[in-house]
Amino acid sequence: MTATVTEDQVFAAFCAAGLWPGLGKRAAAELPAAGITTPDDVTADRLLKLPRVGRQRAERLFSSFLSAQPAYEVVGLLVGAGLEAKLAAGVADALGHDAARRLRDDPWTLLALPGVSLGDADRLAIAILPGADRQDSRRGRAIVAQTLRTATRDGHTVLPADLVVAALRAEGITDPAAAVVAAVEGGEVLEHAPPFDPEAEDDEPDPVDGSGQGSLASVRAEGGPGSFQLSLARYGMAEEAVAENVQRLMATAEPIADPVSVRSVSKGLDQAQAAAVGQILTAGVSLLTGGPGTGKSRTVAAVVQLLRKKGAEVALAAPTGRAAKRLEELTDHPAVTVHRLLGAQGTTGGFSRNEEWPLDADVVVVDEASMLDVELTAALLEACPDGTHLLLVGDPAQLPSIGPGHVLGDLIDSAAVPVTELTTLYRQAEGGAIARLATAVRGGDLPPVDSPDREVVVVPASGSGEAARRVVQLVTDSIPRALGIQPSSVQVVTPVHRGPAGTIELNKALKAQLNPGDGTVFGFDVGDRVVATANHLDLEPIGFANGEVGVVTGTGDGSLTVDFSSGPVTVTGNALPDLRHGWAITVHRAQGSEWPGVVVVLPPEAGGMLSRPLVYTALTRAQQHLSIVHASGAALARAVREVDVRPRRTRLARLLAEAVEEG
DNA sequence: TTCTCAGT
Repeated sequence: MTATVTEDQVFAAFCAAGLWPGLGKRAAAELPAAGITTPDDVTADRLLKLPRVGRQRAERLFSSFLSAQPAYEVVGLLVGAGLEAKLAAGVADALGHDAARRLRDDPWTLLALPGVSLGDADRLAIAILPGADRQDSRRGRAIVAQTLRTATRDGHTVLPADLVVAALRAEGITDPAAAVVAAVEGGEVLEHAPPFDPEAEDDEPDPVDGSGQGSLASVRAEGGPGSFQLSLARYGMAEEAVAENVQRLMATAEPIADPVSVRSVSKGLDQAQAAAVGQILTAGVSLLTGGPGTGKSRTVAAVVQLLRKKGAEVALAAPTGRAAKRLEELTDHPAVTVHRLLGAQGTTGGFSRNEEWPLDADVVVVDEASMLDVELTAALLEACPDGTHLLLVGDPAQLPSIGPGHVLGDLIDSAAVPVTELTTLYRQAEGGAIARLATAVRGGDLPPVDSPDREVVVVPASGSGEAARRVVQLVTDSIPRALGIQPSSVQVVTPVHRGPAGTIELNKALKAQLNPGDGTVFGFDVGDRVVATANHLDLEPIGFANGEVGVVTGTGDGSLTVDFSSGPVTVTGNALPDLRHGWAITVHRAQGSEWPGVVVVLPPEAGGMLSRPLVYTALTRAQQHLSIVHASGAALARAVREVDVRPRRTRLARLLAEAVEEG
């Protein structure tokens, strides 16, 4: 390892890493020629010597250099430790102005950044703190937080303390209990007492007296079933906020409409749907669940209609732009993303609507609520003033939220709020093979497919290469020929992007057959199917939402015309990079959309991520025909059979149930 | 291994 690093090296690394705002790569390379190789050389006069730099730009570059000082200091530390200067941008973002000081105080805070390994943090520590020790309590504390952060990626909001202890031991920490206590005292991590178990021999729970001694003892004892749980403070607090605020809304709600007016809008609804309407208008928080085609949206439309008639203020929202757009179309009432509703502030993560400036709706309806993570739900609930009625609509059998938490499932499990489950299928023929298979999978069964009319076809494949060839064959030949469903009405859905049966390769193969061309305009040709990968709801005349699938119908000067199902959109400028080829899309992105024909690919490399919700979500995208290209072997049946192959560890259901008992 | 959302 290099013991000393010169100022020139730090400066060069800083410039090359793109940390100087406004300084391009080209200009960065020209700095030495202008006599600028250290920070002291940076003056407006010298910057003026750069090609294509005038007085005004020179002054601006000078002041932006000064404002980048925090990042510069961090680069010095990183480069000195042999780490990549590029990390500095993230460090400055995460740790703020005094990032360098904070790293000097505790080099292991580096571990909080994405893509940083414990080895990287250790290297920084050795460079900064001569004689740094693996047993340093700051190191242990960072590993505790890191362990919890990693679990977060699988959706967990808490971990049993003994799992964290095991992770600490695996990193060579000799006193894991001390590390846990240090993490808790640092405020980044919370400890939660084990659930009270009336059958336990010892009715006295461990004393938690703020000294940390109770938990320390339990950690030393290494858990067992009654072990303490640990959470990152942000998620632990978010779950508590959800539980408290659900209880608050339940306690403060007053009925909005009388039974007579409920009946007046319930004409086209079945009994369960009408009951749901009544419940929404009575309870502070209520849930409406059910699979695709059971009439959730119809019910919401009826509620909106009734509330509008009564002059009540209704706010409609959904976790994704596309779901919001669809909700708006179905109800004929404005709908926005939950983030928009709450006035999200950007990367800082704050919301302008909160307790101080709450929403002013009488009723808030959130569709696709299975996609709500704990933090967003907490923010939503906190922004609902006393007396607001909140309705969450969703299907707990579909994919869970990307962010941590299991909000919809926990709300259902807790029995803390009324739930109406719609079960009668209206969209598909009830006896149809797709509906039968979907219902079976929802219940954890994978029966052999019996579909002589070929509504469902299973195509076995021995590997992902063969699977990919089968997909192309199905879309371009078999499905149109045997079933009369044109390729334009067929959507390919796969769990992954990468690999021979991922979206990238499948799209290449499908384009070659369906719309060959060089992609001369921004990588696309007229006739290409595209999918949006971000929201651009402000484009003319209507904009598009992430996940929408459309077809390129024309190209202009710096623009593409794309026909989405909601209408043609002229796509220009910064919206162009947010389009990709869309013949094949991921299951995640397909959530919330349906097509006449769907080809689901299950390649072997997706075996680890297969789960009942993923399979269920994939196959319920099909309206008339479903082909399943099956190359994942026994993993499929296992994924469907087990309640959840990868259950999320959360605390919300218990918190809600406790809140109800106490209230 | 999936990748929602937001502003400048």
